[in-house]
Amino acid sequence: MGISERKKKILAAVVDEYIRTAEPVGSKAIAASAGLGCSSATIRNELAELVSLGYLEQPHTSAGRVPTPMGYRMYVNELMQKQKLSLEETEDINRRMNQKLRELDDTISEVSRLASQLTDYPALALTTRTAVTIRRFDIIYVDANTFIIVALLSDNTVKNKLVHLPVSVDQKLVQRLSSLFNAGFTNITADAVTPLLINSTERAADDTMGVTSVIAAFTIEVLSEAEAPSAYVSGENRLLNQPEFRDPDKAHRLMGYLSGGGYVLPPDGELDEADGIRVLIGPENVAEELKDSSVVIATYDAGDNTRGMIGVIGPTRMDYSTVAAKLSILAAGLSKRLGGGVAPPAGMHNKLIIKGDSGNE
Amino acid sequence: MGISERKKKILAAVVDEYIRTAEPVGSKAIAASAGLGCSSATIRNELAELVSLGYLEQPHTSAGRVPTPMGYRMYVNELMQKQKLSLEETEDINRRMNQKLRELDDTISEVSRLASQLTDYPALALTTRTAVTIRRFDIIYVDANTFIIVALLSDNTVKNKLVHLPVSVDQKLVQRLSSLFNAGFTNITADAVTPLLINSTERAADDTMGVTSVIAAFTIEVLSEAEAPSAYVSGENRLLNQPEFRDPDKAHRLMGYLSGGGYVLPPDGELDEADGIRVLIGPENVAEELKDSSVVIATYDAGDNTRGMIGVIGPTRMDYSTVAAKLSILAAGLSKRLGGGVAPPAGMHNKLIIKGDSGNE
DNA sequence: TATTAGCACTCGAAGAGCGGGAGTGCCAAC
DNA sequence: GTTGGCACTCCCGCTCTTCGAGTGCTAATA
Repeated sequence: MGISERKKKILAAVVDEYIRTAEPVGSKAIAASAGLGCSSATIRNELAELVSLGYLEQPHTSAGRVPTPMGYRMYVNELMQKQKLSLEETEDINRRMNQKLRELDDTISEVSRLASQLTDYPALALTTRTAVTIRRFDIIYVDANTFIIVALLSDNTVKNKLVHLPVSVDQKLVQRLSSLFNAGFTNITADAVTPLLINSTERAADDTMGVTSVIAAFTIEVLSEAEAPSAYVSGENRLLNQPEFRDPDKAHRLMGYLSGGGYVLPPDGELDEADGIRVLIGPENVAEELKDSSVVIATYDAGDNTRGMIGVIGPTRMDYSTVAAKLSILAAGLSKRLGGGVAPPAGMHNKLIIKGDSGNE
Repeated sequence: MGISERKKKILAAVVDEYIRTAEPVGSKAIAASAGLGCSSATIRNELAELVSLGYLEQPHTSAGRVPTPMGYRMYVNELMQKQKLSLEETEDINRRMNQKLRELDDTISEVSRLASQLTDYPALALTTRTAVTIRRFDIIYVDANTFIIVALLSDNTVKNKLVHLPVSVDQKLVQRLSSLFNAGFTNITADAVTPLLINSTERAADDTMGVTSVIAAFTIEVLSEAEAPSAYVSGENRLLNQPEFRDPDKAHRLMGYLSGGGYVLPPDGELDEADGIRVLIGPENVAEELKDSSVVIATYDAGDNTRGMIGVIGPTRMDYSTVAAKLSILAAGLSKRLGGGVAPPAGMHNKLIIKGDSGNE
């Protein structure tokens, strides 16, 4: 367990240096950099012990040392000095986030893009929502063949659909259906929309042209879509910045995995840090494709059954502290914006003004 | 101009072979493959002439020949045998496209993804819309602090926005505003929404709480967003499949360009083919980053001021005929679905049922 | 005159061989 | 426990060589 203070310092120095240079680090380099007053020979002894303890490894005899996943783990858990971003940096991130959020409606995908830009690694963002329901239906009669369905969901997103029918529809029918749907289809989840319910509604509305089923289909679509987790990946190409991905095959495999979608998420275990950051190092990842990469994940709370993650993927030799610090700010920003009471949705297609939201707290 | 029939055959054989293998092709290989009954020596003579004519080049003395951009151009214009996809393939593409379009609302980005899947090259899709207007406003009063704006645009997309105010709003005011906006803000473009217009509307509605400006802001946002061209890139990582992008730097540069967005579009010149396919070979591209890649573009017509492109990017040695054939089907499918009268939008967030649309013509 | 076979030549790719040097492990001295 | 010293190891990068595919040319052939 307890390894000597000096070993820790040396380990930290190795990891820091390796993160910086991506090359095995030798005893002399450490003697020079870390401020512990001892000579390379001493450090060599310590390094040898760190190797036998499993924190470091040598690519081959007479090369420098490289951290093992266990070494990174130790580094992340205990040694890493928490990066305290400067005020300017923090402000810059917040400003850029605000700007993104103002300009665009697709919050989550934009924030994932921002994360990728800030860290220079590929980033991904996920949301999971549960138990979304429709709070209210409105049906706008446009002309005899056309109407618009508008649904306000429980998470304060609005969905709509323009329906164009080959037959004429009576405005009265539309009104009847509107009432019926507001009575029968609100506050229920997708699986509660049964054929039975649809049929009885159709009869009650005296609908002979199948308008009911169109609206019901929309309802199901909206509900199941809203509950489906959504994922965005951005900046896959930044992978190629990293020397460990100079091998095109390796890069290709990982990029394929990333753009493929089906992420194997880690079990929702305990967090590494109080601030909600998780670090998954190399083999700690569940997905085979990530076994020699690392993932840093920040979770945010978008209120109301919605929880999301925003994460960054890189080589095991990644700059954990900076990345963690930046993600932390992003996640906090998202929580603040999305979690506070009226929650605009992740990846939804509409906007929400919360007047007076700007700035305070 | 006119080069002998045999030269053409040989040139075609070189291009075909090079497309297949990505390696300089030698005289012997051609003698074996192409069915012209002459020996490698003869072919060598012809090859030498093709080189001096500028259709081929040699990476170095005593290597096989590789097509020049001019060679590809000749190939695309005259020699390439139009790939006639089998019925199954065509049906497969159509089926997959239908499936995508049924499942998802974001037509264009999905089709771009599909194009990338089908061709195994990165794909991009763009739309340009002009002169979109709002045809009709509806404002749904939800509660004293909340209402939903719904706008039906001239291209039959529907946009909405949930507005949440810190102050109570009178339902009457909302109704007045609804009428005023329908009278004053429909059928105009973004730049016609002047402060003057907004102010006079505000006065006419007797609005003291700034609701008018919220709706006006939404109007401007919707209109300018609808007119802005949108672009989607998918499958950047497929670039790495191509041997010419085994050099990570090269791959990185192009991928950076692709995910960067700002595409330098080719002048809207004449098309190579009657079926609306354009091929831009290597240096024919305007963008510096594309100078040694090729782009195949199909245009589709989404009716009503909307025109789009769907394209594929690959090495100059790309499989022009297959790609062109596949894009052609996709573009035709898009035109059919989007162009026919009531046009569901590109990249918009709502859906359109056109009953009875299935299949015919 | 066009085609073909033959042959010497060219040039890159792949492999072998060879320092150089960074880094180690160990030992003896402090 | 620390340090300097030193022999040793092994990768990296270099050159050198070989190998072979493919050429260009020439002379013979239809």
